[in-house]
Amino acid sequence: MEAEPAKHDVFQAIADPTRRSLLELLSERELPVTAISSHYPMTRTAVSKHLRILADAGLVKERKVGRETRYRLEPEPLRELQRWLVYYERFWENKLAALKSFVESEEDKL
Amino acid sequence: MEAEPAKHDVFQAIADPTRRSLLELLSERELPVTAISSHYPMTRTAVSKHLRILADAGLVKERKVGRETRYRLEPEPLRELQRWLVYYERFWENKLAALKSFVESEEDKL
DNA sequence: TTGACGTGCAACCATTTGGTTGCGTATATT
DNA sequence: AATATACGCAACCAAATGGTTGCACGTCAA
Repeated sequence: MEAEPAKHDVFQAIADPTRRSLLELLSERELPVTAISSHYPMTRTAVSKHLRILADAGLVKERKVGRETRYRLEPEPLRELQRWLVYYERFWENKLAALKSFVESEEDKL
Repeated sequence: MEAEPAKHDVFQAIADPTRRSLLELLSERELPVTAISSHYPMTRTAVSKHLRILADAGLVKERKVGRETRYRLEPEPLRELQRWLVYYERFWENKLAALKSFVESEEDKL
């Protein structure tokens, strides 16, 4: 139960360059919407929509503090992307890549 | 010189579930368009368009054989995705992840 | 050489996407 | 209490996306 609706998936969320940039920005520090949008050549509303899409995909979390809404990175869903990629690593495989796959399978056990 | 136009980037190319499925299918064997499209509930033309987008992103290569056009996976551009992901691995970092990053940096030297 | 097969292309269509403006409302500040 | 700040929401818009049908054209088979 408690299944995430996940209206937007990770693949679609990171397809847009602005949203990838937002993830990078928010990985450094938690920020409120206006501060975030000051970095972009578009309106606050547009940035806010991108943030909502990222939130739908679980890639950012919002927190209300007084009149501001602060966003921070939530990297966990990117693991799905990583798992997806592992399948294709075999196609440029070599000994180091094999070690990497081993590391990943070990990570899953933690 | 000879810079790839790259009208579609990898992030956008893999955003669509049908295209991710196509990559998986073509990773097993090279296939002509009609054979490919028989796996999908859409027209050959629609599949063909998806293949073109994948080709623009460099993720598949086409080869004309008689009257058919055969497609095969070209995994190399996925490395860009992998490099992008490495940055975020620090956020679920542990010793094994650190080893993995090391492995990746060694891979780049090959 | 006649026809069937495999494909690409152009035209078209509905929906989604990425953006805008304007307004309402809750929270701070003076 | 009045004003300024931070934000969300609804309405709207142009362009991109994902799909369709119909047709033209090169290639293979009878």
